Amino acid sequence: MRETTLRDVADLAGVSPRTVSNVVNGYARVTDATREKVERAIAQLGYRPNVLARNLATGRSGQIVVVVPYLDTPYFAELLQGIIPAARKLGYNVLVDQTDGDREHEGELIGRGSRRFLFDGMIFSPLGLSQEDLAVRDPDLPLVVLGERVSDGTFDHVGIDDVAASTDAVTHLFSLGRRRIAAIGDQPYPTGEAAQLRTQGFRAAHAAHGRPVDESLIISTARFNRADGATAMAALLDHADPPDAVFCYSDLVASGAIHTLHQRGLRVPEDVAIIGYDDIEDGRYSSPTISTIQPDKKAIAQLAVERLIKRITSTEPVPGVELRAEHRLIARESTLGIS
Amino acid sequence: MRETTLRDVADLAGVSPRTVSNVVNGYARVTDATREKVERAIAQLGYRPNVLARNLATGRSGQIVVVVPYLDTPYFAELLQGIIPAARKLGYNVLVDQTDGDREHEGELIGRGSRRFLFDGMIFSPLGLSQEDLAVRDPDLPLVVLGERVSDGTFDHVGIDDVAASTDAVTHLFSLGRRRIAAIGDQPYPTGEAAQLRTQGFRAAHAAHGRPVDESLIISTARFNRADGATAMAALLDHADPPDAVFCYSDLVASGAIHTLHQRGLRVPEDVAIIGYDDIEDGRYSSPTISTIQPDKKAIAQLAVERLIKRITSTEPVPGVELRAEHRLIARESTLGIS
DNA sequence: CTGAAAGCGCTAACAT
DNA sequence: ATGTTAGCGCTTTCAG
Repeated sequence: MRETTLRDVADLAGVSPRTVSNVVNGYARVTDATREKVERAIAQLGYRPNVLARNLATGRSGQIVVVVPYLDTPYFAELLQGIIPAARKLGYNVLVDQTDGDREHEGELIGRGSRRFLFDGMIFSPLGLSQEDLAVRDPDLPLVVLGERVSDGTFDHVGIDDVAASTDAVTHLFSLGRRRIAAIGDQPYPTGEAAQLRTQGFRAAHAAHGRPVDESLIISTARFNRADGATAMAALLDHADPPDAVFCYSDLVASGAIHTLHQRGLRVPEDVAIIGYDDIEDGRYSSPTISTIQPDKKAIAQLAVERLIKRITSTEPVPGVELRAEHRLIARESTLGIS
Repeated sequence: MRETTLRDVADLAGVSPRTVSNVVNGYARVTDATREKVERAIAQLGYRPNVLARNLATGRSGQIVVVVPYLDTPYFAELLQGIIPAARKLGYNVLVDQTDGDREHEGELIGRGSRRFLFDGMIFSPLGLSQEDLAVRDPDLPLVVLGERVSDGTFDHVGIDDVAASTDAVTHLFSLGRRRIAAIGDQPYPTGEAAQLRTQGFRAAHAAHGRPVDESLIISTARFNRADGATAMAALLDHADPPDAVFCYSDLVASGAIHTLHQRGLRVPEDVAIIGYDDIEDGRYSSPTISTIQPDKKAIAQLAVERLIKRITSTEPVPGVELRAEHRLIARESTLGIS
């Protein structure tokens, strides 16, 4: 049994497809009498428009896609809580796609792929793709990039000032009297730009305090997960001269690091102070609660959505801009102790 | 400047659209010579198929949607880590939609909405929709429901045995010598079926141990979040005769409860033992690590995807089945203490 | 205010 | 193996 189409409705109502379309979309004025006739037919037939056909005809879908490396990273999950309502309010539905940070998959998505037509625009958080890879993107796809890449002028970029934020974090540790500060999360390779900016801030804070950086206290990790933090912390504790504080490049890393410290019977912050990054909910409830850098997620979400939709709706080419959201340091028990 | 179409390619290559389509889709055999000609034309024109047009013509999209109430619930995020690869392996792309547990939004999605055509099928985790509401669903939409609803025979349902799992959790607390056991997370209203099954298990365990249930130790919460757990635990501690153990209906609730206990200077599990539900990663790293019920998420994901795709591809109507994944009790520090 | 008809870009039945 | 062509279901220009 075939789906009922707009034409079926038109036939039953005794009007033309044009009129039915008008009624369905609230276009043009339609006589109340006609409208009612049509609506009755729609109800009777259980008609629903085929959104695919509509999209094909109009060339727009009303959907935007948010592409993230991992959906189980709380930072993204929390960011989406801002993005989704912001987009809905502006009449767009949000769908989410996970890439696993896979370079190829990411490339397909921003490239001139055929899925292009499914979405009016994309908010993209790259992981596997280097800055250069971004260049091969589809120039027709309205795009906003999240994170640490710099716009090439054809898309917008929104993030926070990672270097400054990282400097703040490490400065906080210095101000607490810590002197041997480690860093967990560096990624010294092309796609590790986010991590490298944080390392840069780590160094800047040392410089500002006239302290040399002990390179052996900078631990690289493949990702920013709990497991990475746990492993790296273990390595630091096996160091001949272990740190008295650690700057972790995410709250998940911090959570893993704290886990290892507890396993080894060490206290946080008495033995080792820990500060994270992202301000995920987890850190507000864990024991100890985790000091962190709090990016203004709502602002990031709002900016990203606004820019994207401006890009979608504008007929002129929109120049790409760099948008910077605020951040602040939130000091909690993992550095201050229990008050 | 118009997008280049299949017809443009055909013209340039001097073949018919049919042949280009064949080449693009790897259909029928095409002479190597022709194929090459076509491919050259495609490259030269930068052609990409319009997936919308294709979907409209074929009536399928190759996409399935996973609908969850909240993306920032780790349980769903972790479940998706199983669903996405399973679906990709079978040739389907996965998109995720968040409903905020909103009844209306959920209803639209499973109802005969126009978005129906965007997806070949849906894996749906309802929250705002009651068992009855499910009945108004679009009968043509291949559907697999996750969680605690029971299939009406027109869709599949996959979950674990919540009553048994909850009984196990509470029995574990009894076996540790705890006598005053509380429960956090009941939801005594139509959409709280999941919660009610857990409460049922809570009661069953009491019955099995010949212990009466103290109704004042069953705390209802609106959701299963950390904040809910924290608030409920505070209420329990203000009880004239506080519990010595708590069964929390999610690990997030457990995390919140532990937070409150620590704030009040109480020890877990010495003063109060805590067990959660879901086995999210958080609980494996927190202090103390959280005892929990571990649903076999990989199995749930795999079953859901398999059934859905069977439903999508089958021409005959597929009878709805109830699928049950395994669960097991994982005892960690929050009940056993530090060993 | 409504009708007729030409696409949107692709697939696939039918023909050769 | 490839060409022809009629749709898929909707929107929208152009008439009336």
